[in-house]
Amino acid sequence: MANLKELSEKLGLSQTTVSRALNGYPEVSETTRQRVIDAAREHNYAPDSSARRLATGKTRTIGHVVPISKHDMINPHFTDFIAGAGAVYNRRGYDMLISVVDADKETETYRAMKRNRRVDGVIVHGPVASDARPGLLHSLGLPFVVHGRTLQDDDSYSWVDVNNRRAFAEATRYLIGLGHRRIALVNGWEHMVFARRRREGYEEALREAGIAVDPLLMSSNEMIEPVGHEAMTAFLASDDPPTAVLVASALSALGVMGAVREHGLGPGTDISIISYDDKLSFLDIGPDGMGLTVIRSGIGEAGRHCADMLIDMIEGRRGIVHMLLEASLVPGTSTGPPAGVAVSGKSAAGR
Amino acid sequence: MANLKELSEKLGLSQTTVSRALNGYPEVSETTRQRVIDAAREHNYAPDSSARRLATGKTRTIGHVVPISKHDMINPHFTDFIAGAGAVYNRRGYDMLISVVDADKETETYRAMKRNRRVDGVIVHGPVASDARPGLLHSLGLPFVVHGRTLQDDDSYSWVDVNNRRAFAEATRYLIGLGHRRIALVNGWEHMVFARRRREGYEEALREAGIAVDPLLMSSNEMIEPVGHEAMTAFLASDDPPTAVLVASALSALGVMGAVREHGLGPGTDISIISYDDKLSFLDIGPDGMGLTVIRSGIGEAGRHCADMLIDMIEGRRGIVHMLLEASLVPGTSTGPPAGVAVSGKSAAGR
DNA sequence: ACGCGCAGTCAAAGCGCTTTGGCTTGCCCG
DNA sequence: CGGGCAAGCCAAAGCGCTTTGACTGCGCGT
Repeated sequence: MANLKELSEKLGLSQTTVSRALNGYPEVSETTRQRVIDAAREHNYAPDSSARRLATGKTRTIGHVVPISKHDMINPHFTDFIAGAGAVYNRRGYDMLISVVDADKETETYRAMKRNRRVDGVIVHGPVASDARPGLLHSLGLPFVVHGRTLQDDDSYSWVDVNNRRAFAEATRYLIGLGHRRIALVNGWEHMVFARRRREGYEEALREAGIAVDPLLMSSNEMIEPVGHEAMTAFLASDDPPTAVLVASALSALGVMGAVREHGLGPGTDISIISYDDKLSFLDIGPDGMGLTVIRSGIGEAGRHCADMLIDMIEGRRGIVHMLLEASLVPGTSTGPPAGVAVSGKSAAGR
Repeated sequence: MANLKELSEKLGLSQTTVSRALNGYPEVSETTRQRVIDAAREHNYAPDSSARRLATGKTRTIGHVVPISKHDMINPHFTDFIAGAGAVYNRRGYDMLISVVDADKETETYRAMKRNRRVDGVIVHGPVASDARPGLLHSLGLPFVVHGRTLQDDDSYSWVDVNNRRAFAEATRYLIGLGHRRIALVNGWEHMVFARRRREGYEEALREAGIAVDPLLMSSNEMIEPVGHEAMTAFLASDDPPTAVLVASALSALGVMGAVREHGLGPGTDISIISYDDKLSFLDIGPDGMGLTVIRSGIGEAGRHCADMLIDMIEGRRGIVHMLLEASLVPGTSTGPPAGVAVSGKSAAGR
């Protein structure tokens, strides 16, 4: 609980030497270094972070700007991401600064972070179709990594993303392989890039199979439970209801399941459901949980990659990097051939 | 994008005067102040946060230590809390530092935060029965506010808590008033203080009504979906199954609902369900959602109070304060008289 | 006319660290 | 024996801010 000066006086050394000893510089003899380290521990000394920052110009802090939507809501995937990124920050000696702001104050927040020199870099969450943030951050000279991608210019910055297009194409093919032709999509907001790519994948697979894309079988909305419920209820009430549905999030899937059950239908028998599942740690839908067939991708893993990439970039070890994670289809009991279709030996798609 | 020195030279003033003008000190004439403020804006000047911290000794940063459980999970209530607290930090000019650590490294993290002088104070989450953190923080001299309470000595520090005991007592009384006598409890882990208090409230109400507390009707576990499902399945399989169940979290309630439906039972008719609902913003169970009868309390609100109290404390405007929030019972369609009981005009409890 | 107080300003001393540029040793080798 | 060199250490100069203590005028009361 002292400062460098006192510690160095106590040791009969200069501040220079003590500082160097503690920071692992080679100009100090190993005997001295050990003596210093011991003394530091004994006196419970640790450098004042502000002083160190001022002297080095590095904050060793990563900023996360979290926009808050209407209803004070933060995207629940965020916790998982944070858990992953946080672990990396810890390991590599960085701090995590989180700024919760109204969506319209986001750019001003980045500007302020730069002006006050509060962070060494930032992680950008939830890119939208034409996102101004990469441009802004570039012009500010603030290193950043995007979780997800924008639609254009995604090679001008580093990102970590899931191959949403392929994931949804494969899920759709899987359903088609089971014999489904009326396949609905309960998507997230399509100004979010990932949602748009998911729809593209879905449509791609339909077209391949020569199935017309029916706008009446697609909904795009917030990915929360009540919204999933509402969308599915509407689909089921239509003239020509779907026999299968692809859902963009575990939360929406809860609502969808509810609606299906309320209609007296059985998931996997009367109607097939596949949900994208960001592996929300607290829900744990999946083989062990509600038996849903899911497309999985670890969001905590994405957080870890983002954090590592950003730090590497800040420390000058790495330039622009792209990382495309593949999601995997995990069959559960919520999928099967459409009702009324005989299960011939060879009709079902690969397990 | 300059520093104080350059700005003051450009203005033909001393650094002292410029600094004072910007920080609202009265020793500067209003004309000068305005001139300084304009120039600062024009040159996009803002003080370097590290330098300011070093000079003042205040970090204007609040720390949150978030323990990560097995399976890398962060309690999902945390997002809502953060949203509330974050709004306050913003408004009052504070930063939020989040440290995600293994549960067993928590105390070391607090020590480090103090040693490095990284934060002005911390928020303590999820107190357990005999929690070492208040004592530790006191001895470190680090201001803090606890979200929740420990069992003893809860008057030696500031806290914000929900009256869990009363909330569960009232919910239990409500069910008893409807005619139920076999009431189960799907609780959280009872080393968490709030869970313990909930059970106390539940037992209290049962005793009042002369109903024996049956250990077979109580489960204590993690508050996640699959666990709720499991607990409820077990209850329903027992010899003398409950006619009503009290659930400690919205997430568990999802699992409970699932189990109930799988048994072909109807919530509100065959079995009554009341869930504690921390108003998880992304689930929105409740009158508009799944129709559950819930006990509600805003967790974002608790976050706001914690943040305000802690900052007041740091700035020396306030000492130890306790705040007990009351939860409210919001009737939905998941509760009703037990099956087989005639609904006489006057039997049901207050709406 | 004199001194006093006050408004307004400034120079300089920190805050606690890192880092540059020397300054001693002691040792090796021709 | 002496020059060269590396190893080991140090003094001092920042980093960009806040804050103390002192210094000017100037108006005012007596």
